[in-house]
Amino acid sequence: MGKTRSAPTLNDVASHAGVSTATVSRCLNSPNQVVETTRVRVLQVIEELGYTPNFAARVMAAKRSFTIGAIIPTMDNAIFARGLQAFQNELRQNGYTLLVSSSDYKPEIEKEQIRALVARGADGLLLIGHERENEIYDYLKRHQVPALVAWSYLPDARQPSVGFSNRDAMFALAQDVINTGHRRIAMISGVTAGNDRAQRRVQGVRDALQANGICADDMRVIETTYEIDSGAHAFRDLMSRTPRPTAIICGNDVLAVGALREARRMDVSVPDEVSITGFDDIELAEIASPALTTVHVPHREMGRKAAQELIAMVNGTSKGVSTCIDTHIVYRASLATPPNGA
Amino acid sequence: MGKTRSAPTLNDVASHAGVSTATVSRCLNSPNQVVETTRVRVLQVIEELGYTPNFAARVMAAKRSFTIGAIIPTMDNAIFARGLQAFQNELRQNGYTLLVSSSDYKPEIEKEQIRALVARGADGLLLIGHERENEIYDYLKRHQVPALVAWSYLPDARQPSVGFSNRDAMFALAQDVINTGHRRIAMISGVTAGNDRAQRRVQGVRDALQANGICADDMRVIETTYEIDSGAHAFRDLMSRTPRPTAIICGNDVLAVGALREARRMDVSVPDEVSITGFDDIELAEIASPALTTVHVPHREMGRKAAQELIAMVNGTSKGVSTCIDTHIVYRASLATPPNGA
DNA sequence: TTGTAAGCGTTATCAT
DNA sequence: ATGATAACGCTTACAA
Repeated sequence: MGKTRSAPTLNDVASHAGVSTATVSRCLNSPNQVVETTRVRVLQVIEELGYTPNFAARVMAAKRSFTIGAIIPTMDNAIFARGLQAFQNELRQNGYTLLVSSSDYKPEIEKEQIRALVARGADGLLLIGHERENEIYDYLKRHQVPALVAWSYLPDARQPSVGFSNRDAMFALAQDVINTGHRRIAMISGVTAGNDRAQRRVQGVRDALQANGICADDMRVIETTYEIDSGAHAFRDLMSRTPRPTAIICGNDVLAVGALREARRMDVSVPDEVSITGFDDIELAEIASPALTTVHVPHREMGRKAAQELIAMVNGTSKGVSTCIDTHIVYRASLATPPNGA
Repeated sequence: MGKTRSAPTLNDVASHAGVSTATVSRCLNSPNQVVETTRVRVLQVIEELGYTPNFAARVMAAKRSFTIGAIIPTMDNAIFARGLQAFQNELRQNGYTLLVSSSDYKPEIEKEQIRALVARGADGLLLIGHERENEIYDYLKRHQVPALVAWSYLPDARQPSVGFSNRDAMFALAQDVINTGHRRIAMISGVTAGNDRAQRRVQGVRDALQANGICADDMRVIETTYEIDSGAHAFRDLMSRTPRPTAIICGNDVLAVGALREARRMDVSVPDEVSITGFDDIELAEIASPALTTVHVPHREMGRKAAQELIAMVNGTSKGVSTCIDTHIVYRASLATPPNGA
């Protein structure tokens, strides 16, 4: 008995309201083109039937989805969370929906996700960092999907970006570390392969050493994944050498917190025996003890501006303008003068 | 000159390969139904043209998208990150793509996101917690989109769930706090309105007090948003009363870490003057100092099992079976016996 | 094994 | 202001 009622379509609404499908469509998309009386009636039927448009059909017909996709390396820590939240808020206010997926820092997965999002009709994409196969950019171009890069600012890259100069930010931090008196500086970096942000952060440190007459080639750099455990492991490794570094600059706060944890376990005092710095200034940085000296990245501002620019690109209002966001250093307890005699 | 080359379609592939669109489609979806020689040729053309199927069209025709949607309350902290990552990994291995969106703990936004995901053809949905308008469940039923609830286990709820008993987990923790000697216990809870997990955690504490002959009505409970700052603020509030509580049970690790931070600022020693506990056991819990005694939730296991169950539901293999995941308590430095004379 | 053709639920172009 | 109707790109009976 009672036949299974399945999702109503535009057609159902049209017949119930005694109008054509075109009229119903107009009620939804350009309400002012339809006279009040019929509009009210149609809207009522829509309500009664609990109708919601089928996006697949809509996308196919309109070639527009009001959906933006973002592919981030990981959701596993807070690095991208805050910026993305701001990005989403701004999109929402402009009638766009954000769909996120994460690549686990793996280029092949990222490629797959990009295709998935484009195939699902994303009007535009937010990508993290510049470095990826040209094939991907060709694909996006062919499909005419604008893409904006964030978390990195490179003025003359192929894609427009809203971000900051990873190299300059790290240079400034390293300069401060040097000014504090450190000479034996080591670094725990994220994996640099395929990650221009990580590469440039290392470069920033190198350049600062060079600029201060310290031989950058001597600097020990350990590359590892952006995880607390990895940071911890790298710290132990670094501290088992002689002479020990007096300061360890970490590629981000997660690594730095891992280093801090290991220091506690090894009973190495921070910052008395060794200074540690981070990058990003996520909540972890303030919570850690000692709290981390780190580079503050205005994530929310970056997210908001990225959304605005990407929307403009999708609208055709902008061809893609790059914006550089300022970062600054936050001084906390983890950085201090090196131990005497170091 | 040179005409603008836009994305190739099935049709383009078909004509270049000298076959019908049906054959091309079969090459992609059921390769064994087409003879090797033609398959190779078709695949080659696909490669040459850089063809990728249009999902909107595919979804419309096949009524299947191999996409799963998840709506989580927030990406702003790591609470949902780990479980979601495991969820996504499992989905990927089974050929599904995960699309995530976040509701910022707002029911209206969540409703909107659910509709967005369903409209985009999601085959199934992962939802956090049970409590939401019935209208939403009706909507999902009407659209025949299976939904699984996670982060909460309620055997006789309308929706199947893969999660844990928030009430029992918190009961056990509260019992431990009491066993440690505490009697003046206060609580910092997340907002309970519309959040069954928060509600049940409070209930767990109440029940434990009752079970030990302590009047639960006297317990001070502050409800606030799940943010570090909120936890800090609530802590200050709680500690400004006389007599002060000797233990503060927090609704999750984020709140507890906020409390810890404020304790440091107020120069209140934890756990000497007051004990603090968390819930979730995210990385923050171990990093905090003192490290948090908290309820460990096996997020990865939950994510993995949720993915398996949801896939089964989408396949029609399962009508939705609920699973209860075991939690356990992790003892760290933030919980100790109450101060003498308390 | 392969081709033909009828949808799938919209939007958009023309008419009216 | 409204109605027909042709796309949109793909899947899938059904035929051959």
